[in-house]
Amino acid sequence: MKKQLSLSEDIFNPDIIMNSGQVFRMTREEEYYRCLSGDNEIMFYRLPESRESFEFFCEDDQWDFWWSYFDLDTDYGLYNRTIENSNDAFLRSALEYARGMRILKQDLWEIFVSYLISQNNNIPKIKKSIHILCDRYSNGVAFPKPDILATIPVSELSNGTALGYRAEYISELSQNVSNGKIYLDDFIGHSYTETVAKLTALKGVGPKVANCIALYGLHVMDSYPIDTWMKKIISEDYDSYKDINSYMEYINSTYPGYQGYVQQLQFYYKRK
DNA sequence: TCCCAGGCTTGGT
DNA sequence: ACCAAGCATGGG
Repeated sequence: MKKQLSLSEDIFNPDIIMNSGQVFRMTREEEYYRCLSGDNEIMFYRLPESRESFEFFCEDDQWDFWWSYFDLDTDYGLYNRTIENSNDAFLRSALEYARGMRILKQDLWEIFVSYLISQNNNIPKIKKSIHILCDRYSNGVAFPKPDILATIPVSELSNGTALGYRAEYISELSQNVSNGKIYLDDFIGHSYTETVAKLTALKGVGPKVANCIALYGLHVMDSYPIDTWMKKIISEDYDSYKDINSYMEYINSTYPGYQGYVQQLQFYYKRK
């Protein structure tokens, strides 16, 4: 099917989103963007005569997924107005640099595995590992299912995938999901605190990865992943806060319900 | 060679 | 509750 949408640059900039580190299977070739997530695939491009009109192409029964994926029910313009009027100079600069950012709601299983891979790793290598997994254990388009990954010996899973010690975590989670000990749906619909608590109970999932799964897979928007870059930001650009707790009090009280969006803007801006 | 990368687990205080 | 070491891998 084909869908045309009008999305202003204030609220949708695919080049920004694609390179923001939240998504590992979004690519661009010439004017065409392509997203893969779970079993789903979509292509889109910006109409040449307009900066705001996009045409999307996907299977009929996948449109609902993609609508949700791009979080099109949420008005990011409202967040942007608040940030523009704030007295946070770093964040205002980040918004100017990252205008059109969104928080994607991606396939939950793919997000679990992708962010298990992400720990103590870098983005090009994460993409590479994911690409190999999709090629080797699926058709290269769909993300490999837990049932499949559960059958792969860890030695094979870690061989040639650059997964390293993370293969153990992926294997264990795949087995638990496959044999029904863990239901992914059980992670849906909880508060931020409960969600992170449930996630960090899993082997290989610490606070950072839990916040990423919560934000990008479950769309818990008050998540705020803190990695090495965010620590750098807090120490260098928010040095008036005496510690990380007082900084988080500021974030949580000033940007309630969209902390994850604020974090994404900061992260992208710092890495420029 | 050492350091870093969207960190976590484990075992010591 | 806090801290350091160890953990695979690849790039700079």
